[in-house]
Formats: sequence, structure tokens, C-alpha cells
Amino acid sequence: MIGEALCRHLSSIGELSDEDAGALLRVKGEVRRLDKGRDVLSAGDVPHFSVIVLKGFLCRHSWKRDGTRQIHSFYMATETPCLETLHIDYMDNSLGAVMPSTVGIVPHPELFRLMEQRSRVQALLWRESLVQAAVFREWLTRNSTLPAHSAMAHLFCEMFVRAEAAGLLVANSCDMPTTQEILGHALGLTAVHVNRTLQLLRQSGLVDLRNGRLYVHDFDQLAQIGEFDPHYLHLRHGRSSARRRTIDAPMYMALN
Amino acid sequence: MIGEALCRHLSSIGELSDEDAGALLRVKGEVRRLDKGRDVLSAGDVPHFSVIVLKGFLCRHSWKRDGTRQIHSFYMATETPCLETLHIDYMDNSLGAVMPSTVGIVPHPELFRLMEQRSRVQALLWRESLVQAAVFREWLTRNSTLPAHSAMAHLFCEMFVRAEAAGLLVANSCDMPTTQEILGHALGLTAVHVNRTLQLLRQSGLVDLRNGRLYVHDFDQLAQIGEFDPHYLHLRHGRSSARRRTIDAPMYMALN
DNA sequence: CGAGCGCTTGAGCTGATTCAACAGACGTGG
DNA sequence: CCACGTCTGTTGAATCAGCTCAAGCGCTCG
Repeated sequence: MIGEALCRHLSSIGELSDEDAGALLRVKGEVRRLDKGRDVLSAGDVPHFSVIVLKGFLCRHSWKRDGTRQIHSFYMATETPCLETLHIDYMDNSLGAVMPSTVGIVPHPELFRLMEQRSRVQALLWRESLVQAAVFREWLTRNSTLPAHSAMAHLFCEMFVRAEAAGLLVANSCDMPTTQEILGHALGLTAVHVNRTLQLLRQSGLVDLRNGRLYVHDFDQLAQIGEFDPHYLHLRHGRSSARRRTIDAPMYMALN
Repeated sequence: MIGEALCRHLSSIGELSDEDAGALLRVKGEVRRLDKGRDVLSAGDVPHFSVIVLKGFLCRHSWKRDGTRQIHSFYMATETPCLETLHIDYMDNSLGAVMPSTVGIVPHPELFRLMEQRSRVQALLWRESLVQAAVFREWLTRNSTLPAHSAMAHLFCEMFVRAEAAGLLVANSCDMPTTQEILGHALGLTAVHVNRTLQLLRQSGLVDLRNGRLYVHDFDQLAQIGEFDPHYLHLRHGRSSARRRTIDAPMYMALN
């Protein structure tokens, strides 16, 4: 299960030979369940393993002195939050579960062994860590320069595209089990303002976030509002923000 | 000169054997001069080289539709802005010179050859790229959660500590040739507000930025204001923000 | 000496925050 | 089965940090 997820994820950012895939599928690790709100890794930890999300929804975050926190990224199934632990000794931030989740714990020696044998896998793991750096840059830009409604649209676009890459899209929706407060921690906004901004976007009819699920009704326009360009995700088969295949009229529209 | 800078920089984040250092010193590359405002790499480029700063001051930045831009990081002499190009095909941002600068251009094949021969060097280059990711995360947190004066103090602390690590500190000052507008692009503030905030910090007596040079009068208090904790820089001999050796009464104080 | 660039200052505006109250959903224990 | 506390979402009103627009100043360089 761990190898399968790893394989799927690395395939989304680069090509794998059959031998590479085979080696990945044989990766050994422990499967661990996590309660909501529980950290897998906390700031200051010196971990000897990396993490892959098998089920659920995690986030990387750090607390500030005054009790506020910043979320640096969300992680859905198949994604690999902690590759940086391979070469960074201690955590300067934490990795926690947004909802009850299941993760794979892969010991560093196992990964180093694998990378020594399969240089292509090493290259892709490195690449993945670099893509995540690109995501941090994009979040920096988003939170620093965009007004609330654009920033939120941008985040929704990113999560949507990543869900697509992970094969987690159903019709035009994906899981996004974030409370408005958590959304605020990601966007650098208060929960109150997230609430009002979310209502604005809902009214626009482009997008909705309800019961922990994100519904994207018009990706192109949402990308327009959020100034979203998926290039920074460096996906192999990424959608261009401009050319997007149309989607079928969604069933939940009947609900309105 | 390129090898020397590379050696010095990697030494700041990890230990190098004599053989590693020797191999690094023999690295071949082109030395290139850059006019102020000129990009070495622009968004969309597909580079076949990495960059090391030999002299001057660069920044990584990206433009937004509306003409604003976000600076993701500054780079001073000995630092290596573009390691990610090793495994990321095209640039999703640009690297430009803040002042007239000199950079080393090291072709990818040269770096791959080196890394194949010296696995420790590979580990450190990977580590360096991960440290930069940690810096992006910190910038995200800073710009998203801190008020202007704290954010500015935080940035000053980072540049100061990095200058120290690069051996570029003279007494308690280092080069920081940023206009107030550029500072605004880094902090996500307007030039006007940067101006007012800078005056506040000046009045506090803790720090000054004048004629392209940053003077830090009281690092500990500045770190306090900026909630700065240097751990995220993952330096080998990093100062702790709490325990800082006292510095001599600075000469330029006579200037006031 | 004039042009341009960077810095400074003022005044009014606005997007986001704070504080406070309330409503609905959910789970737990009596 | 209901009562109650907790968590999440919603709304209103007052406040404020940072922005916009606009003008002016001083330095440097051609």
C-alpha cells in the first residue's frame, strides 16, 4: 500500500521505468493511524523516517509566540510531506492530521537503500522536494500579494489540481476537510474574514466548500480570480489554466 | 573562485572532507557579470546550469498580472540561488541582480559529475536546496502573520545571520543594497509603508538600513521584535537567537 | 542644470481585524 | 431520550493597519 502510493505520486511528476516502479512497490514501512489534530512530527523532533499519506488530510504548520499558527501546506493521500527529513536533521515545523488519517512511515535507511539502487528514484524524490519548495514560494506570493478572495480562489485551485493529479477527483469535487479557522491559518486570515470571503465566492457560483468537500463549478474563472497558473506544481500531465476540458453539468447543482 | 565560494557555502551547513573540498575547488564554470536589474534566469527559462553568487546581491522574484512582484529570497556572495534547476525543468520564477553583481555559472553536467563522484557533496547540495525551502516557509509565515515592524525586523535578522555565515559581517553591519521599494516587494508592503516602518525601527535604535548597508545595534532585541529564531537556517555554527555574544560599541554611533 | 531615482510626508480610504453574540450540529452522559 | 457542552459557522459594529494618491525634497549623474 505504501509502495503503491509512492509509485503513484512519483509518477505524477516524472516517468518511472518498470524496474523503478518494482523497487518502489517493495518499499517497506509501518502503517500508522492518526487521530484528528495529532502530530506525526513536531517542531524540534529529529526524525529517522519520512511520511506518505495513505488516507485522510494532513497539514504542515508552525505556531507563533502569540498563539496564532501558519499552515505551510496541506497534504492529501499519496503525497509525501516529509522528504526533507532525509537531509535536514531536525524539524523546524510540525506535521499534523487535519482529520483522522492513515500514514505510511518509511525509515530513512530504507529510502537511502532504494535511492542508491535506483538513481531515477532518487532524482524524483529530490525533484518532489523541490516541487514542494516551489509550492511554498507560491503560497508566499499568494498570501503576501493577493486580496482575500483571490488568495482563497488560488488555494482552492491548487488543491483541486493536486487532487486531480492524485486521482482523488470525483466529478468536479474533492475532499477538503478544513474548518474555516484552518483555512484562515493557511491564508493568514481570521476565521471571521474567511467566513465572509467564502460567502462571496459561494455567491459567485464558481466554487463551494461544504461539509469538508470542495466543489469547483468553473475552474477557469476561479483560476482567473485567483491568478492561478499550475506551472509551479510541475506536474507531468498538468492542466494548463487556460486550456481546460469542460466538465459535465454537476449533479449537485440540482441541490441549489 | 567558484569552487572556493561553493566550498565555503556548503561548509556553513555541513562538514566536508578534504577530498570533498578538493573536488569542489576544482569545479569549472563561467564567471559572468550582471548589470543592476538584469535577470540571470527568467520565468519560463529551461536552464542547464546552476548559479553561485560571487559578488553583489541577487533576488528571486516573480511578477504578478497587476504589475506587483513578490521577492522570494535575497542572495548574497557565496550563496547558491538555483540548485533547484538540477531537477526542475523550467523556471517558475526569475533570478535577478539587485545591484551590479558577479555570478558563477556552473553547468549541470559538471555538477552531476561531481555529485556522482562525491556522495557527500550531493547530500549537501540536496540539503542546501531543502534549507532554502525552509527559508521560503519562514518567509510565508513572516509575511502572513507578522505586522510590518516585526516582519521587517525578522528579515533584517535573517540577512544579518546569513551574512555572518557567509563571512560578510564587518563589525555589526553587512551589505543590504535594497531600496525601500524592493524591501516592500519582499515583505508584501508598499514602499510608503516600508518607509514609515523603517523609521519606527530606526527610532527604536535597534537597527538601521542606510546607504545600502544594514547596521544591527541590538540583535537580541531585534530578534525578539521579529520573533526570529535562526533554527530554520540549519547552520552548522548558527547563533542561537537567545544567547548572542555582545558586540563592541559600534563606531558609526558617533555619526548620530 | 535638468532629469530621474529614491526617500519622505500628509490626508483620506478600505480591507481585514477584533470583540461579541448567537445558531445549528454533534456527541456524550445522566 | 433529553440536556448539555463543544465545535463550527454566521452576523453586526467598531476599530485599525496598511494602502492610495499626491506632493515635495535631495542626491547623483549625464
